[in-house]
Amino acid sequence: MTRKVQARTLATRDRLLEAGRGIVATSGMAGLRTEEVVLKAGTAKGTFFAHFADRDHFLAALLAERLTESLAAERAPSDRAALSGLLARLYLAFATDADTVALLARFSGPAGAGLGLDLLICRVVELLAEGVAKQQAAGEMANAAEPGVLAEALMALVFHAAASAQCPVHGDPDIVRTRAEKLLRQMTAALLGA
Amino acid sequence: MTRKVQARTLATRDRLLEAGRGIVATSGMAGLRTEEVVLKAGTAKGTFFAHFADRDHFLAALLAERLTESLAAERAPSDRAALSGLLARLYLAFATDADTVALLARFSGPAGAGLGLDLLICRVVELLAEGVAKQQAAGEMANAAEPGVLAEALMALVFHAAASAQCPVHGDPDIVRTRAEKLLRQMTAALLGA
DNA sequence: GGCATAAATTGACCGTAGTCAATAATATTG
DNA sequence: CAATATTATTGACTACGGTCAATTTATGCC
Repeated sequence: MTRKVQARTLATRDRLLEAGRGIVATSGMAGLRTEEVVLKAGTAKGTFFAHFADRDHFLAALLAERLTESLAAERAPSDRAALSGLLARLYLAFATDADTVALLARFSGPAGAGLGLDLLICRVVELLAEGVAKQQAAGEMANAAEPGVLAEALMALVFHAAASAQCPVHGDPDIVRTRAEKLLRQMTAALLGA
Repeated sequence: MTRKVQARTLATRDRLLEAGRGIVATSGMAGLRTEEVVLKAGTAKGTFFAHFADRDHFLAALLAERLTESLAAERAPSDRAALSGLLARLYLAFATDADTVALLARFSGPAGAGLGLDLLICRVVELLAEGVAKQQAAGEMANAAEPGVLAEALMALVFHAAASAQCPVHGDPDIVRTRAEKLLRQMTAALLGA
């Protein structure tokens, strides 16, 4: 017999996430300790792992919250400029740091089911596909491929650009970023036609 | 004063890598314990971390060895079929498991300097660029973008396909793989022209 | 309400990655 | 060949993620 989810369960989960939010805000994702989370949330360590498979799943859930909120206002782009703008904002949201990139790489697909990242990425790909379809219909973009395929390819290029902007050691980070952004623009132009 | 590298240093490093190779062969990357590595190599734990920043850097070095060997025979593809073949082989090499994908995501860029993965990827991108340039010159491919940009975009699509083939939990893995391969073919076709 | 069952929570405990002050081995210099 | 400076190695130690049998709390049913 499966029973209904207890209200206390959701409350506990929320307390954990709330504690996590605060810690990430001050110490960053890398600085988050599960001990600190459960201390702040007022639960035992075991409770944490009863709610989240491991530390990374917890971080992924937090990241999903943040990204979902920051991209909530996005709509399907109806012209080329809007599409470029959306891609640029996605890149900025994904390239915040190496942890974000790693979590996206691991949990943005089916592996992240139940954490929210997968749903977010699905939604974004749909937006992109819708935008591409509109512009193909208006004759403003080549019909070389199906909108869904182009959208997924665009997503892949954004991921790649975000990943290649993470250079933890050497050199001026601004230069690395600028290169990654330029690369993204050129790659998407190659994919969508000049 | 920087002195020359001691022969003993290289020997120790080799012993560690050799031990790692054996362990990965039997237990896989996820099953590798640093304790076991240093036991097999006959060194202390501290030595391991004097040679490799952390466990993941060590695994990345091992992966770089494997991939470099398995892709050593690749040459710049001179026609479309050869290019498709190369992409398919890259996909197969990268999509072996989730650990491989994660390591590539993290260390294939500048972050992996000194481990070999970055050099490998550079070489592969150069091969792709060379192939694209040849075919553009022969009029067999659109001149929409520079070869280097197209090559990097192809690399990104291969990474994405490899990542999306990693579905650790649900469903028939063959179906997931087949979808990823189909996606890769469609995306590259969209990028390079039908 | 009272009993049985399922779900949530607890916290002592464990395994392993990673640290570091001390020591040994090698290189350089005069 | 000392004497000295660098680099490599050591292994006991720490920090932290993750486990699990025991316990508490809620739910469903009569």
